[in-house]
Amino acid sequence: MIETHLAKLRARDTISEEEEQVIRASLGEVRELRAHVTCIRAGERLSASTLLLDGLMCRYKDLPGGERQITELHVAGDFLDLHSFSLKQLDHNVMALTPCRVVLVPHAKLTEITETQPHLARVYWFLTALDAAIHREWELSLGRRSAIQRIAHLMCELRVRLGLIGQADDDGFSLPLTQSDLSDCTGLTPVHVNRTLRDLRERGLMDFRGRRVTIHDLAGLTALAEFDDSYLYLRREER
Amino acid sequence: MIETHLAKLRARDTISEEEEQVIRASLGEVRELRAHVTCIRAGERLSASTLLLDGLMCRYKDLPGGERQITELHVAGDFLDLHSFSLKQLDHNVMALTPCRVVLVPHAKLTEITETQPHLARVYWFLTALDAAIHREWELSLGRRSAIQRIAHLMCELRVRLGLIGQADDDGFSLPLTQSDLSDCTGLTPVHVNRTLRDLRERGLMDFRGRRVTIHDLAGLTALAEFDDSYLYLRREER
DNA sequence: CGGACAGTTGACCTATTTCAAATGTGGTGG
DNA sequence: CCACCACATTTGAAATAGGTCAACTGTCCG
Repeated sequence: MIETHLAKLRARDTISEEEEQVIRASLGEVRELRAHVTCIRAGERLSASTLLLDGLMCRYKDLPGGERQITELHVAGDFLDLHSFSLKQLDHNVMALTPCRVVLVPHAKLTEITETQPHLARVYWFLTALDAAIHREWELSLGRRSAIQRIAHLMCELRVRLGLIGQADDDGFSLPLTQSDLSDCTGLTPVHVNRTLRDLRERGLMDFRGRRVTIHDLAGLTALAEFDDSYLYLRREER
Repeated sequence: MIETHLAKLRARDTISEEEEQVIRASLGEVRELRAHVTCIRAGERLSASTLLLDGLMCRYKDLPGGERQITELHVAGDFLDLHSFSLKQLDHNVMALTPCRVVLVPHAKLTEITETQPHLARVYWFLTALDAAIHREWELSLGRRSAIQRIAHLMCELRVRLGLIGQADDDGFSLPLTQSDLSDCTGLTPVHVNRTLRDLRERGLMDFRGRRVTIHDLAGLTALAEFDDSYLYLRREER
């Protein structure tokens, strides 16, 4: 059930058998979510964090005028709101983009981990720091990259993150997002996303059609995006 | 020396006398930095985190073409890179914007805190989650707010954060930034920042001159920015 | 077969950028 | 104390990336 989660942790640090058992013991209720359901709302008091088992989800913030910004995408094995353990309530919403399966991890269990499993606590602290690193890279994209670079960069990021859990290879990956979702990730309009995707296709770099990203020229895409995966902290360290 | 830091923690949780002593005992070398010095570079291996005692600093990322995005501003009492404890190296640079004084906190001391002071560890974990919340709000600004809203929003944020440490009131605050720094925060060009500041002045909302922000109409500025401070988590909680 | 979306395209618009030049301003050395 | 230099700020004119509006075309369910 949590193999993708463990794979993600073990890509970054050593997780002992005992720690794996502690993680498994911390899992609570499993829930199924339908696509487009907002399952956590900003300001709600929370007593459990949510781990994504399957599907694609996102964090987003809306402005009073209705403009939406997705602040991060989540793939299987990601915690959607590990930070709700620290924050107790969120400053953003969390939504399923596709049908999803999640499992709850009660904050009480996480408190216990901080009391008795300091190394595992540091690994989970690391996960929240990794989230922040992704946010920073998105700030850079939103603030300083052109439309085509933003989209190319996002695709490069997703290829790596999905690759970690065996859901992407050099040819591409399944991405059940609409162009409008993509516009909310990149701070663009849906119309401009459409034109930019055509541009990427015409340049022979990649194709996003039928909920699938097909990469035709990974090197070219990476170069256009100026993508450097170091912000994803893929090296193993003692945390 | 670390009064601003303690004030910031105590605005969000209860810190016992003992914990305060643990924090004080974790402090290492104090350093003075001149303005415009980059003191931490992306990719460097780090063995201590840095706490800002005095001055204004920032985290920033550069693109190969030279475009810069500042991803967060830091005021006295902020950790500049508490996350380097988890990450071991950073994905961004850290620079002094004014002359600054900082103190190092060795990662070994932080490890010790996670082993022996679980509550304090949770408080520090919270600080990194708060950083991420600020990053998310900046993503929203960069992706979806207009130039004038971005600047107004940033000023509202700074007023609250500086207010927490007694360096701002309703009339304004000292802000020793250039318009060019401001453009790197907001993803705009310096020229447009200049015009937008004039616009804010002409609307009677605020004035940024001579390294000082003077707020003429806080309610109007807040409304224009659609500023809501909940992402700064100012309420006290048991973490 | 129809209805609700998702994607596509064209024409036009505008917020912001770009480029260039002029005008402060604060610090330094003579 | 002044001259000068390096920056920071300000302004104008022209250019453009991306937005807006509106219509048309899939496409997938029910």
